[in-house]
Amino acid sequence: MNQSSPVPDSAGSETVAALVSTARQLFSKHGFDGTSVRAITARAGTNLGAITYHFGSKQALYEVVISEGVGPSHLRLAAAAAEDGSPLQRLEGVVRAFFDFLHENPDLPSLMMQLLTSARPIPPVALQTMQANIKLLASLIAEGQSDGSIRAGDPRLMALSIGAQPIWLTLARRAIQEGAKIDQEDPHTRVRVVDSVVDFVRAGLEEHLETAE
Amino acid sequence: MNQSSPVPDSAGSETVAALVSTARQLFSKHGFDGTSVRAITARAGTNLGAITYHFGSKQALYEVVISEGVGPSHLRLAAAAAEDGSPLQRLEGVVRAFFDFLHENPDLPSLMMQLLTSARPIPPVALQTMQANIKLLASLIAEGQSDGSIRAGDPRLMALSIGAQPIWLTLARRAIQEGAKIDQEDPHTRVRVVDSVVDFVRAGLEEHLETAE
DNA sequence: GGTAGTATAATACGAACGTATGAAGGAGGT
DNA sequence: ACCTCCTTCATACGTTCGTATTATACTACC
Repeated sequence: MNQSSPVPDSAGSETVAALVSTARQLFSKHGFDGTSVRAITARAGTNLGAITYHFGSKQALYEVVISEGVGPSHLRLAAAAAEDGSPLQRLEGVVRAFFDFLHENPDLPSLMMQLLTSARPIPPVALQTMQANIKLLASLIAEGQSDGSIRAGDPRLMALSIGAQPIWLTLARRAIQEGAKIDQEDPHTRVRVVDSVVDFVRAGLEEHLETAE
Repeated sequence: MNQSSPVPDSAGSETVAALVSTARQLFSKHGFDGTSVRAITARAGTNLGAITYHFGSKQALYEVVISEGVGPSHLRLAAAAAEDGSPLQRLEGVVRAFFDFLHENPDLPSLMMQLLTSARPIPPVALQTMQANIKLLASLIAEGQSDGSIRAGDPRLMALSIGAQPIWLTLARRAIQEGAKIDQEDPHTRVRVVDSVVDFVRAGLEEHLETAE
């Protein structure tokens, strides 16, 4: 009768890792409701009961997938922001780091979207990470504004404009590939896409001092 | 045994309209799998069998929701692009029209996202609309490039950078509101957000002729 | 070697799902 | 009045869902 949550299970057996990894893929592709416990356990090569045993419920597994997936992004962005260089250069680095991170974790954008669009409350860890990433961009922008290299404007809104681009381009990559024949699986194309976004961001932020009006 | 599809049902009874409208809301909030036929019919005030009768299946209703929702966006954007003005001015108009359209159809971004992220093939109508919208932006950009008002760069990629912003800001509005305290439900704030994006887009595209290097 | 404690396995259960079926209503034409 | 067609209704069917239950294997320690 009681679950007594067999174990919080952050330290991982092999089964636990397989379940989380498989669940991330399937949740990403088919959503929470579209993914059955049977599909996860079968694909992970475990017994049907494994999710209940290790996590307590499907919902609890979902939350583990979310926190393990979304959290690390901030570390990457913060590392890029801490490099040497002007604010604009560091912003460029953050954008590239964001692209790289999303490219290495292709299931993430879809998971994030499902969180954002679902009617359910957004898990605190996801919200905090997002908030931290916006704050990171905004503070770099503010720094550039105070030294005169970045044009005026609300730094948080500018940060949202910037963040939108890696997210959208990664998320919609399949449709973009089919609809606009831009295939980001091809490394060469990917570089072009990232460079284009970096150029756009740089141009969108830069202060242009008119020597004479 | 045979469905024989009772009727293609584009001309609408009241029941049909209620089903489509309710389905749009629920699919948007909870996804295809997260929305039951019983939930739709109950909320629409119809009988459980109404979806099967009028559409043939839940999947067929979903496709009607998609095509009726996604299609009209292009009309709005094309109308904005056809106004008088410089390419940059018309681009600004398109961005504003896109924001307006998404604001008037708040269920759409979520539906689009589900399409883009799901593993299932993207319905042709959605793909075509997206393609047409990118092409619209890209041709305005190309026009501005040839008259020297817009800086160099791949117009399609620049179009994606632009389109990303209204989509993302609308889609993530709940998270942005909770995480960044920017509430787009407030009309005044919404104007600030749209203006900020328009500024960013303008700055990101504009060619700055340096009189002296 | 027996005994705990932990992990896996097979199966069972009740609920909810999408859809099918057949009966009942209701308006229009003859 | 009657028949016809369209729509609504109540209910049934078979499937699949998440989770519970119980039994079996494996490991460590006395």
